[in-house]
Amino acid sequence: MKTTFGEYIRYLRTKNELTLTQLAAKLDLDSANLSKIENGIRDFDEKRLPKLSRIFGIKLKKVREEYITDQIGKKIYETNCSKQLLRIAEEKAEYRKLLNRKEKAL
Amino acid sequence: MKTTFGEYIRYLRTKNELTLTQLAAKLDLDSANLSKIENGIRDFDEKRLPKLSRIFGIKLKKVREEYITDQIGKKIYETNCSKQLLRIAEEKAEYRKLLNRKEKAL
DNA sequence: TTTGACTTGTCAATTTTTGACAAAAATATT
DNA sequence: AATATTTTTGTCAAAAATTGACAAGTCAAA
Repeated sequence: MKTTFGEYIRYLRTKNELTLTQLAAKLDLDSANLSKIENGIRDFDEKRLPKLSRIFGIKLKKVREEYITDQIGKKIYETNCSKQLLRIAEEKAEYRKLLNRKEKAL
Repeated sequence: MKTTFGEYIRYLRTKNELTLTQLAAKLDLDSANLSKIENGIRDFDEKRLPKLSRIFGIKLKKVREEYITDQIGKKIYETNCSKQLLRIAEEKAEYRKLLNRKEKAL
């Protein structure tokens, strides 16, 4: 899905006919803050992904994928990173992996 | 260049035959912290990009590109985001742009 | 072994993010 | 329309993360 993570949560919540207050309670969160999260004003705390996963019966892996694609998408958006530069960023990520392997090889 | 931003700074610094202390002074920074930045232990503060640009006579745009590709590359690396997921992240960035346009249209 | 360059550890200060509450606004119910 | 419920917004202190600064360390060259 190409929506924000906030919209994703809202989708799950309404599909399951929960109010903000109800879901917020399950997530151990204030409903006001959940509202902000759904509206993209605040970030969802990564620590709560497992809870979200359990509440809606969605594999953690899937939820985490929604999350990290949102995070990176947000960063791309915020930095106004072109597709061209994104390729370079990708290469730099590869480079970091390489570095990491070298470090471990010590 | 597909290096980390820290390595980029180190490259510029050594090419210009500056010591950590010298460059740190120009950047209004402690040499110990600059060392950490070059070694990837700490982040370079975005606020200092203009200074960096001036010191080495490199266009701010170019320096900023080095910076954001590093930032995003780092995020891709840290989240272990596959190329496949990165495509989705890209789409989500596009989606955010769309949202933004809609908001402005109000 | 002294000097200069760099690295590492620590901690307080600053900045950013978060949680919580109150109150307003919007929506639904009667 | 009046009331109840849900959602949104604003604010602020608490918590967390980042940064700046200093001290002490290593390392290499002279």
